[in-house]
Amino acid sequence: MNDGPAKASPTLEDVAREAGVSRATVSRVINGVRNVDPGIQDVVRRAVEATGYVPNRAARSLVTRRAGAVALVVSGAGEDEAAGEGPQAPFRGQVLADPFFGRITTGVVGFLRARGMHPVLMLADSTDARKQVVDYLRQGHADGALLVSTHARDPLPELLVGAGLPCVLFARPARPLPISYVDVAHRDGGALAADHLVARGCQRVASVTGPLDVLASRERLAGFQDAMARHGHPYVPAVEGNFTLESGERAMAGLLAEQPDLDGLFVANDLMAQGALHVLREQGRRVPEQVAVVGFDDSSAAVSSRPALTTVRQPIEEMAAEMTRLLLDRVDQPDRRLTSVIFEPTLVVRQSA
Amino acid sequence: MNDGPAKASPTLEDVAREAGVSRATVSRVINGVRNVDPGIQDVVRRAVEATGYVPNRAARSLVTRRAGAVALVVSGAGEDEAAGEGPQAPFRGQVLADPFFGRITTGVVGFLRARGMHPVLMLADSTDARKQVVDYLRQGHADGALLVSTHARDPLPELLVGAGLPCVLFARPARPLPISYVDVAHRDGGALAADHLVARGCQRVASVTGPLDVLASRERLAGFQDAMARHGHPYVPAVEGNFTLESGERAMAGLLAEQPDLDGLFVANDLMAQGALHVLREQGRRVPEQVAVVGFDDSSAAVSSRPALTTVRQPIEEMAAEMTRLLLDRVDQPDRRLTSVIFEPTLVVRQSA
DNA sequence: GGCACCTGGGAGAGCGCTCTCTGAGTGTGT
DNA sequence: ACACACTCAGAGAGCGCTCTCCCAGGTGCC
Repeated sequence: MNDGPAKASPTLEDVAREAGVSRATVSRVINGVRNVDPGIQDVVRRAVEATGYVPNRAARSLVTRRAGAVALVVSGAGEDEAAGEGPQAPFRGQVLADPFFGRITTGVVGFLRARGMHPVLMLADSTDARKQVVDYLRQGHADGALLVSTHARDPLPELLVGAGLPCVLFARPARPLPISYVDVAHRDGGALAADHLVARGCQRVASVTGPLDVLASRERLAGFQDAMARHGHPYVPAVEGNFTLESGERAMAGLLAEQPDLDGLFVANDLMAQGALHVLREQGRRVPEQVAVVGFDDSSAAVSSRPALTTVRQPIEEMAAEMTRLLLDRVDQPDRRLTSVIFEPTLVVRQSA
Repeated sequence: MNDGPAKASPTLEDVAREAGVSRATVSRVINGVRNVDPGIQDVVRRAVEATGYVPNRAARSLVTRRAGAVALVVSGAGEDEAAGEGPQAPFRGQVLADPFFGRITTGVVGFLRARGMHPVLMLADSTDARKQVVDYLRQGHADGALLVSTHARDPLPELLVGAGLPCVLFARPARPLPISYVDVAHRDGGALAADHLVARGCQRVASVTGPLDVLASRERLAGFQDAMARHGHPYVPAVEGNFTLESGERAMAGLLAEQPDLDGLFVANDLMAQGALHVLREQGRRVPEQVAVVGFDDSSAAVSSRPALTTVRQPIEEMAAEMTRLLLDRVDQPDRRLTSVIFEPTLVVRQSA
């Protein structure tokens, strides 16, 4: 009745008055700490309901020194780091439009929402932006960072570690760093492709690689070559691409000129594989009958290509979820030993091989 | 020297002591309010530098009642709203991986970062999740919501309006609602496609539409048909798709069976257009020589298709930036009249038409 | 029966910031 | 010369919450 105007949202105090208990007790019920008499719990819960109370995050954060949020930082190529585009960022400024990134987001959001948390999205593509990220975290708007770097020598991980901010990487850092990360066994992925091509009976295989200054590219190739060697093919021709469609087309053309009797191909990502498919079709090669093609990523390009791509799939959503778990663990227990998790890729068989 | 251990991050108090002024003065300098003696400003700024001070967001939010953050809510298809997938969400649970969404994010982040803000990413794909979104905002973690709905009868806009939370939509709501939005002139986009096909000399054109329960699909078609009528083609055959690659293939096959002498085609999105291209190639039609194809969206599919797609481009990044501007305006001045902004699409000419 | 111990609730001190109010100092008008 | 406005810094009261103390009452043990 006369419980005030209550135009502004109700506070703990209001609920306490309504329930006839102290502020502390309401707080205890809401946060489920210590024993509170079940009867009183009920009364409090009813009062919460009646007042339409929602806890004020700022007030809570102020005293707990926890934001209850994490940052999802995409450390992409930007102004001052032009050359050497990363694996998943073929176009400048398009980082976020990359479905690869979308899958990460899906995994992160999926994990966090179960805990009532949500990621703050940040872009760190310049020295300024990186400083902004560090400051933002220091201001306490987020308790830690999930970091997705699109190029190898990203300085952000070091900055974060230096500032003592909890942080987990997607993909192993180029330089060893005291930092957790999740990654996929790229070598095993390459091996998967090799095994599949050999099992299909391919005899003269080749590979289109990603940029070889990227660790993942080297690993995929190494895994592929090692497995081919085990199958009795010690030498596998390889041409370097840069993960773009055009580079895939170029690489394929080069490979065909050099080795016209090619019958199997492993391409380090789907977009380049799609380019390879275009060139093969132009030159009248039937896929998979004459040339079998295996991609990497299982991106939307794999599904929309004709023939649809057989490809190596990374469990990105699970990796992203695990990355998030690692971060929250770290936030809760800053002193625990750093752990990283490596995931196994799988082969998705479609039409191209 | 003996300025304390300063292990924990420094507070305003620390800076004030260092500068030999009061807390209030430091606050004034940092927030740039009222006149402060330039000399003192300098001293304070130096003290900030010296202490490595960063303002605590929670404390600030507590008193200003502003989070300094906005939510970017993707209200996608989920458990309880299975049927009738939205325009940009061909696959369940993949909403975030859609490049369309990525472009929105890019625009939003681009606009916000200039103001030192960053979006909190939320997914609202179930009744529970929607409640979570509303609660989250009510808790004050974000000052308002940018809402991207992937289907027409999304109840979230009404929930937010009902709760009195500032909110701007991407795309006009299906039902009229007291809410701001940005959108593209879909009709004009359809007209752009028609004009281009006619200018190329196409005589027998057809269209593959999006799901006709989606407003945007109807508008694109209407714009296309109206323009064709103006060019003396009062009747244009149209087949309905659902924005997926497969539906584009199906629609194209149907259209060709019905009208084998087709020489021009407008497809309501690029993914379906890519499907149409596949079918045309299979049936030996040369694009653009025998059949000219115009898509919609200017997505990555448009670039990676062969031939690359001529397509209608929505200025999504700018739209997203404007949406953000509208929201921040609204947060600052809740009583101002609602405004919405409609953008003009443009035609991107590539090989397919 | 006295003491220690445990359980469950209240009081109150802050967390770090903003912002209003107050008051000292400096001009300006008559 | 005095009153008055004006400028700019300081004091201090919270914002809404958590969490540590403290205390009352009940229980178990010797």
